[in-house]
Amino acid sequence: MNQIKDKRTAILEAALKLISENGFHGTAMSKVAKEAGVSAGIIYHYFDSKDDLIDDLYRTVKRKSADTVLESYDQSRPLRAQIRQIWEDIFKYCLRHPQEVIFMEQYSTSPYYRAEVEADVSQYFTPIIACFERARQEMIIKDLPQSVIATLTLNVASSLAQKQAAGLINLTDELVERIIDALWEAIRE
Amino acid sequence: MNQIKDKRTAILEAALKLISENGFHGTAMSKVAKEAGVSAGIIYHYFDSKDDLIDDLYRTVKRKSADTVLESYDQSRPLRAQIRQIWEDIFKYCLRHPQEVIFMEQYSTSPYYRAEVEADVSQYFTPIIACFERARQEMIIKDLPQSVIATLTLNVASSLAQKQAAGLINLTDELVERIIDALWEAIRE
Amino acid sequence: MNQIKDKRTAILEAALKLISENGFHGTAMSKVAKEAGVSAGIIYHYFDSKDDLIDDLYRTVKRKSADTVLESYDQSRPLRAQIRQIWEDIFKYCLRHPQEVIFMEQYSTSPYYRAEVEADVSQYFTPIIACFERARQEMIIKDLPQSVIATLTLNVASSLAQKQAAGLINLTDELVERIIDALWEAIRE
Amino acid sequence: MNQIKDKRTAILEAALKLISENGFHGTAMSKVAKEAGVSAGIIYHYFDSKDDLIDDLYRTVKRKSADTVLESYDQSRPLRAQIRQIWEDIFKYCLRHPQEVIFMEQYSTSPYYRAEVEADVSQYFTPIIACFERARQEMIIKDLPQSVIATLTLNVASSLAQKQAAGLINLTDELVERIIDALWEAIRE
DNA sequence: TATGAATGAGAGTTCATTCAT
DNA sequence: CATGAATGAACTCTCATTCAT
Repeated sequence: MNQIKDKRTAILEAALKLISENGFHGTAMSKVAKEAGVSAGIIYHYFDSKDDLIDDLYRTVKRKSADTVLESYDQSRPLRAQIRQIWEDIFKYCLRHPQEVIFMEQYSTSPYYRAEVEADVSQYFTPIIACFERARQEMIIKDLPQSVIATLTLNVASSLAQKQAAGLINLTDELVERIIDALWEAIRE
Repeated sequence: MNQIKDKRTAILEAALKLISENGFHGTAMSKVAKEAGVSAGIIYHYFDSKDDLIDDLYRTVKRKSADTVLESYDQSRPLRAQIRQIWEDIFKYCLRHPQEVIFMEQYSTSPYYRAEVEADVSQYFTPIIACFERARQEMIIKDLPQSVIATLTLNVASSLAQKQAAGLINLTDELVERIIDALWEAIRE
Repeated sequence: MNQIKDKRTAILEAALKLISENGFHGTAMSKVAKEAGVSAGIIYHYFDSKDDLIDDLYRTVKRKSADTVLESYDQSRPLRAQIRQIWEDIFKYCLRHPQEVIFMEQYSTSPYYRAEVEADVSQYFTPIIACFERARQEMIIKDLPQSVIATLTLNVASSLAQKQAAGLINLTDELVERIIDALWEAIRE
Repeated sequence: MNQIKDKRTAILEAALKLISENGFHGTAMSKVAKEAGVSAGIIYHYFDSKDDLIDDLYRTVKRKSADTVLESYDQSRPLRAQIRQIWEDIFKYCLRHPQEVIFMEQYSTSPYYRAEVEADVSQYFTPIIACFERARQEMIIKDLPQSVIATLTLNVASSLAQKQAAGLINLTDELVERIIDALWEAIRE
């Protein structure tokens, strides 16, 4: 039972590594199998197709990223502190998981990305969305659509993390703090 | 001579349309040829390879987007007005050119994207970069790296335009103004 | 012991059903296992290979069909009556066992079919062959090779049963009688 | 233009040869290509898929067989002579084209065979069907369904030709004549 | 006996690219 | 310049068969 999970996980991890390096097209199933140390055929025991594997990987990565970010989420603190904490954790996650960031960006700008998948995945982030929603209702932050807030949160962080991975920027802790300050100014009422 | 340009342009336009709809992998050269109304072979008269075509398309789209944005750029106005104008024009361009936005996002998150290409392409945006640089020096805006400014400018606009294209948000002129206000609060000193 | 026979039989029955519906190529061993309610591996305990299973199925079906036809065979009746009886029973069998007919037709027109198999299988029909042989010697029927008689007997019946299964003809008892009359006219001296 | 036809024809002929020898499953597209002296990919320029190739081959073989049989068909002769002539030509065709016979038998007992295909193909034999129909109306032959007549005509001939190809019988001209005599006795009024 | 995860060879098919015309 | 038939390597996926449990 544990071994099953391990093999499935090994396949997902191999796919993540190779896709983040070589893209969807550049990642042949046979290479995923080789990287995962399994036979080519067994992948189809766990996944229906390459597309299914990629969709599953996206959901898995998204869930794990949400779990990681939410780990230190403390609803008892003041809202502003909550928001800062979320941002810090998102930045931390993105900077520590460049492969995941690259993969998620590739996925969400590709034809794989569909409303159906997004609907499922956004549920993982419900507490975060709720936090910003409360802040909006309490008029701590501006009355902007969730999508805008999300863009200023996830997209900005992952875009910057991507640039960091590409060596175009050096995101020190201090710089991240200043970026978070700037984002706060953007959304504060 | 004009016909040459036309045929070359037709190929690029066909590639843009198909890639924005079906991705790189889902866009076969034969389909590009068919969409462009030319033979499959002739593409290789104008481009060395599929990769070369895609690289060329990226540079072309980037240049045209820069040209469009810079069209109404007026260096004689106050810096803050210049920045607002740039943002408005970028949003306008992104919202009016969803295919281009989708393609650029796909490209810049794919293995096609290389530092070398980015270096070339960033030159098209020299006046914009210079504008923000002046604002920084005059301490009108915060002392943040260009990459951060660029993220809050191009990435935010194209991410939002993508969401608009996907029907996830309705970016009215008024909302765009409020987003620009927020962005200004983010970077102002 | 009984269970063994049951499992082996279940496999053969599953194979018969699936092959008659989907052909040899369309019938994966894993599907046979599923249909039979056994594991994929156990099939190889009873049969050496897929080919061996199919060969065995052919022999089994052939033997059972011969047994069924010969059940009511009465050597004490006049030869002409014996022949009519045989034909009636063959038609009856074919019309009642469309899966078997379809499978046998597929098998005997495929590369599986070899002289070696046919030699074994034809033994099941020895009494029938002997009956026609006696009729030939007694000059009740024409002096035609056994193969021709067999064609006018088995092939005609199974071809017509196949057409019945495909809905191309409606073989009522009365029509079968008239066909048997016609066949009798064909071979009578 | 001629070359196109030649290459397409070469593929069909290679498929016919290999399928008649090794069956559908035993005939890989790559082997068809090799046998035809073309590349593997070009087959898909002429045919949508392996199934499409096989369907096309069936229709082609059926049409050519009908054309060959109908070549010497003379509607001005007496009906009985017409029928004998048809039978003789069918036997002649089957005995001279064992590959075609084996292929057609395989096809018509396989899941490839569908009512839709049969409907198309039966049109090639319209004159023959009409001939038997006239004979039936003029009460020269028994009042049996077309399917029965067809079975006694095509199926008997191809079954016997298959046995000849397998070396199970030696169909001399004289024997064929006697079989035709027998068939005539079967259907004559 | 029995399971079913695992293997890996090989299938059908696609498509970037070439080249005779 | 232009065509599109042709190539063949590489891909995704299947499945007969094996074997640790």
